[in-house]
Amino acid sequence: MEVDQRTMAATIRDVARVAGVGLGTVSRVLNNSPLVSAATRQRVLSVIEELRYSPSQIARNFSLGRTRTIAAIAPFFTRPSVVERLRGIEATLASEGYHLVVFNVETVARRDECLREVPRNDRADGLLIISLVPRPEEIRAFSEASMPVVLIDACAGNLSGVSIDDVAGGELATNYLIELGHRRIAFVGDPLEDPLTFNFTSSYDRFAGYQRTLAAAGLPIRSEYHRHGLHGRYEARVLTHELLKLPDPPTAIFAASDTQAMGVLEAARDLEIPVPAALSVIGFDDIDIAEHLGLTTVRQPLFESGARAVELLFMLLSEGVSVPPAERLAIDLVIRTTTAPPAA
Amino acid sequence: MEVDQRTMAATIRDVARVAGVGLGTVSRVLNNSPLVSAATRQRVLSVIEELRYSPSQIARNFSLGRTRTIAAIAPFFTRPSVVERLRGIEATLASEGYHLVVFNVETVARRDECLREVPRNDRADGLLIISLVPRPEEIRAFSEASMPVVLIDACAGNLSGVSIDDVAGGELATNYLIELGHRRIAFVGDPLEDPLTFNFTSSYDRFAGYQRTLAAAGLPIRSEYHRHGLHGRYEARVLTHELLKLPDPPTAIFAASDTQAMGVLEAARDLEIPVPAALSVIGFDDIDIAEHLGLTTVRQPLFESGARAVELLFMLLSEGVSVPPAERLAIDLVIRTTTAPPAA
DNA sequence: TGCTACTATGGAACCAGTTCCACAACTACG
DNA sequence: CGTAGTTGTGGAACTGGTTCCATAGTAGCA
Repeated sequence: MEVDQRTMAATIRDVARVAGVGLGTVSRVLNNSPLVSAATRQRVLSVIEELRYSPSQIARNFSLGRTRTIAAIAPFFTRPSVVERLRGIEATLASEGYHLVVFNVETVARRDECLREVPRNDRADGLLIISLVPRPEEIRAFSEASMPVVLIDACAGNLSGVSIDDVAGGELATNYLIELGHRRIAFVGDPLEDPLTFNFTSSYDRFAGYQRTLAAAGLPIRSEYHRHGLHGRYEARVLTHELLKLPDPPTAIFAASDTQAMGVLEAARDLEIPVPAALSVIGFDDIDIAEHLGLTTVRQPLFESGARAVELLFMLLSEGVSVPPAERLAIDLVIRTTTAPPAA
Repeated sequence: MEVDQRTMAATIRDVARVAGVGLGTVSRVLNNSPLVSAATRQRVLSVIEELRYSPSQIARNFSLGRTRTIAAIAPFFTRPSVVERLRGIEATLASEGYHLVVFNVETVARRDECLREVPRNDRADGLLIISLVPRPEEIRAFSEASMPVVLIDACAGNLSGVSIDDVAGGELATNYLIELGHRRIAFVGDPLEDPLTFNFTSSYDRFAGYQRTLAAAGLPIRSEYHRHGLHGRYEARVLTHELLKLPDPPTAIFAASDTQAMGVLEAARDLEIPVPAALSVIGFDDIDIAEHLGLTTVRQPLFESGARAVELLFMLLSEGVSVPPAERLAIDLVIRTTTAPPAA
């Protein structure tokens, strides 16, 4: 039986036969085992070259029960903040020779499908979940499938995770506006309800920090200043129109994300309200274009969150290492040109 | 030998034994073969339920020699245009139950590594390459590894691909500026040299369209109006500073991408040159924020390019279908507020 | 009744690696 | 010189699916 080089790829058995050695020896050469003599190794390597042999990764995965692949579930992976996190993930995985499989989630049905199916498939060694809070039964399924999971921008149960203190972020932003002298401060963020759907929590927490800070400063909590809508420039723009047309409009607006802050800026432009002279705007995330826009914002380390999550996941994968707890990354205020003291 | 349900996942053999049927029958049930009686199917399904059996995808991949996974190689996948293409890819793959493995390329070394290694791994059934032009020897390696490949935003050899006519895009933009009455039109784009590194070509082609249009209109080609630098806001900003400080500065600038157009806008802002009153700016791509910025630009279908490329790849995968040729998608001009007739 | 055709089923062989046990050859040492 | 230890090697068994061939059972029909 000959090897038909044109139609069939060579296997490890072909290499063994041609080189006149055993299967195990070829495997040892491939895996850099020291238990091969220099002469044998050389012979095997030259046959590998000759046959243009390349080991089947898929057979290897099967045999080892590992895939050297990590799955990432991300909602709306076009959002700049998510992209930057993914970039951190990819960079860190690539440096370890791991592959990244991405699942983009844009509907609740797909959220549920991904969280159900991905851990069950044994096509990834570990799972990263961005900005989604798994439900208790989903967390149970992770451990039943013994799938290591690290959350990014979320906390749930005692899962490992990388996040920031969103409440503190809300406080930081609101405090800065108060320090500038603002008293009428509004908030534009994601919907408060439906913790049962996407389960975003960061906007909710930033809102909590905002309210807490107002209360601590003795400022009134005015519900007409609180606007919640789907995450997006357009929605934030509409909500801001409502705010700016109030009888007693706010002098400053805290948007729960830079994307929403852009909508706020658009509304101000629509109504010819100068920023920051007549309206201060502060965002959250410090995405790339925030700088172009001169947007004052709360910076959070996006790339680093992805990179660190991968490190935590690797710790989970290398058994023996104690389970890393949820971590919090630092945030800070980036002051640019959309904030100023209120007009006298 | 019993099944230890706590430590070992059930296999198809466990299911067969407990249900008192043969291996093949379980496999047929799993694959919805009609060759199973209703009673048997029911019994097998209830045992699957009972044992919480879930087929090993990795063993399945191995057995079938297919992975239902597509690899995508993308340079700088944080660029909004690339993200949008990836979104089109992911959406189309997900609708067919395929997975997406992403390789982000930010250096020439990694470009070469990815184009060499990814097709050789049999961990993906097909390969999508975004905005990179494979070299002849790389194309040869694809066919030797019999890895189906579809290019996006690139052309090479007789590989299938989805792209636009960048020369025509450059003409479209430049013509519009000329129609507005501009005579001094500058260009800011990517470096012209190093076709041997990343092999980006779109900026080059848009530049060619720009030059051709100027010539056709009888306008002088002034090399001091041509600036090339690394793709990025900051670099474009620096180049634009140079342009605007020329003794005879341009009244309009064509940027090879929206990202670079943002740098142009920043430079105008730095120098307090009003846009579009004293300077018209036109970009390329129509990325999401172009609308926020009011940027006039040449729109290309980014999401659709990814979606269509996946369709072509599926055609390549289903043998028997004739090889789809390279396709061109339509482009059009989106007029917003950064362009106007030149000041009298 | 016997023959054919079709359905339902069981299970060996196969995919291409890794692992591990057995064993040969050689060295070290009392 | 025998024994123990070390090094290098071969190959069976194993991973968990799919595929396909053999065969039993049964219905259809002359």
